[in-house]
Amino acid sequence: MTDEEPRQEEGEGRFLADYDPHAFAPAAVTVDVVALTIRSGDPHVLLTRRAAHPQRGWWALPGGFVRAQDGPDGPADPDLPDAALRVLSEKTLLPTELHLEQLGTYGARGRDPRMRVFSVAYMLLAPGLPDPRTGRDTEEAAWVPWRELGHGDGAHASRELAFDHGRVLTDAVERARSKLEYTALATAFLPPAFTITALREVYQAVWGQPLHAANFHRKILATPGFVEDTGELAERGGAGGGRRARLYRAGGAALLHPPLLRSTQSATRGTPR
Amino acid sequence: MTDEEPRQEEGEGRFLADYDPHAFAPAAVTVDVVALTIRSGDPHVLLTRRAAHPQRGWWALPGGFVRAQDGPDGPADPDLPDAALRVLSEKTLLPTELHLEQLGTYGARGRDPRMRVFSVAYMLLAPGLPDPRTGRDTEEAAWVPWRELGHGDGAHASRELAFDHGRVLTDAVERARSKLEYTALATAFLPPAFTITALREVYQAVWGQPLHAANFHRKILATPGFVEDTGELAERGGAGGGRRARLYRAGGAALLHPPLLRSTQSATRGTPR
DNA sequence: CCTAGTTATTCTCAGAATGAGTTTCTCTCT
DNA sequence: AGAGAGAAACTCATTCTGAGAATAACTAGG
Repeated sequence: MTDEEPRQEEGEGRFLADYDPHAFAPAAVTVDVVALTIRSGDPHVLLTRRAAHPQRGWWALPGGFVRAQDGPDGPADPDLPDAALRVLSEKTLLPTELHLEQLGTYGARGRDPRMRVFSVAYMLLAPGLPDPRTGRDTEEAAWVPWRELGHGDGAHASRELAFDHGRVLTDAVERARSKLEYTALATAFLPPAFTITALREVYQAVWGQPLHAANFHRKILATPGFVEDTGELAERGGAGGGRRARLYRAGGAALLHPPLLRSTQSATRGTPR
Repeated sequence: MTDEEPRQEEGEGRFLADYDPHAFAPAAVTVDVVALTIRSGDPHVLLTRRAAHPQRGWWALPGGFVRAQDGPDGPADPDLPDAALRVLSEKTLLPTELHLEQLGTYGARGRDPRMRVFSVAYMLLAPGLPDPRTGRDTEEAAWVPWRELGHGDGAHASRELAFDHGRVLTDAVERARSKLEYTALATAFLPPAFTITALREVYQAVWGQPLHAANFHRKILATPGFVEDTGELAERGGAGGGRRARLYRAGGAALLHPPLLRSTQSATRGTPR
């Protein structure tokens, strides 16, 4: 139920005047954000240690209550993405370029002992985010590599998350992996200008598998709208020399046709490595 | 914020006892369902005419408030999918086989004039659903073909929906179209046993474009885990005779490797026919 | 029974895309 | 200048596609 273009109809005005919102049973809406970035070749996720009850002391995704109305804590969040960014901005500096996408909403009864809570999960991708603001409200925050959370390839999490955040993270990882195949999402992990090699490293980091450099290069350039040549060259050709790479920017296409599939091997993915 | 396995920690018990859920500003959570089925070769969506304010008299997606707690209206919905099915079961008979999937949550301020409303949208796919229960509470309900709502191919909606339901429907259609490429979702529109031709007709109906029958056949059988041969044959070969088609059932695979892409034409989709 | 019409399934074949290597270009460093 | 490194281009056998033709299995009507 929504209202993009409120229309008055006879009777609707009086109906609204009589309406008591408090007649409803209390329910709260929260946002939780899976913020992903790639640091030195490995995907990392932002986690915070909970300072408040419940589940105090546990590591969790950054999150918080959506401000439904203006109140003592501050003005209402105009929309859900605003709430996600607000919550996240308390933990880390937000970049100018970012990709924010809704993952899903979780609302099983009993998820939170206080009251019925509906939690909207978001995934944020951004290039090279800095270290989190820590120490604030004694809440610790840190970038944690996927592999430490059981998303490297093996399936064992060495660190358990609070609430059902482990599940949310798993969904986010799978979403990111599969969206890399069919969309130009990978560029969200990179600065405005990047090399094909940098783009390949994003794919390798997220998919956790090596890619054939030459074929990747060919495929990227053959996919219309994925990248555009800037005409510039990268500053240096790496540590030990080497040809300077051409710089590209993200093309207009959001969807890749044809897609960039993970090797057919991964379909038969039983024991990778 | 969620709680899959509630853990008591010192201090947490007293904290919960002191907690007043009503201290929060009121917000409501609703579910809206995009129920899709294919009737005589065309995709249809279930719509209802709103009997209550706001937007009384407009056509809208079936939806309603999630029951957060047990109350006079009935017991609480254990989870969001339960709420979606409950809301839908008031409009139509639910089949035993169905696919229910969350689309997303919409929560912009001002969507509903009564209060802050967060609406979780679901998409339901099912084979040959019957005519809706109509007349109940004077609420009208009907299966409406996509094309009448501007999703045939042209971009003009001949019927405007209430709230932002037009947007939700657009998202659902796009989701269904693209999931047909990468997943075995198409079988959700079909009964347990079906022919390759029936499967192709689902693709054609949803994508709105004809497919080469022979190549489709080859591709389906070459995609591991998509369909399994039942060994049976279809009853009759159609009206004017013809070879009896082999019957298949859905295979175990959820994801298709390799995917079944819409023709490369559709990438350059400017004026499809 | 025989034949035309219909639908399902299989074949053929040329063009495009893919996986694995190899080669050529440009840099840096010594 | 020469070696080493990294980017980009080229080669080639294999596989995948799009289009169309051929074959199989039925129905309905003489």
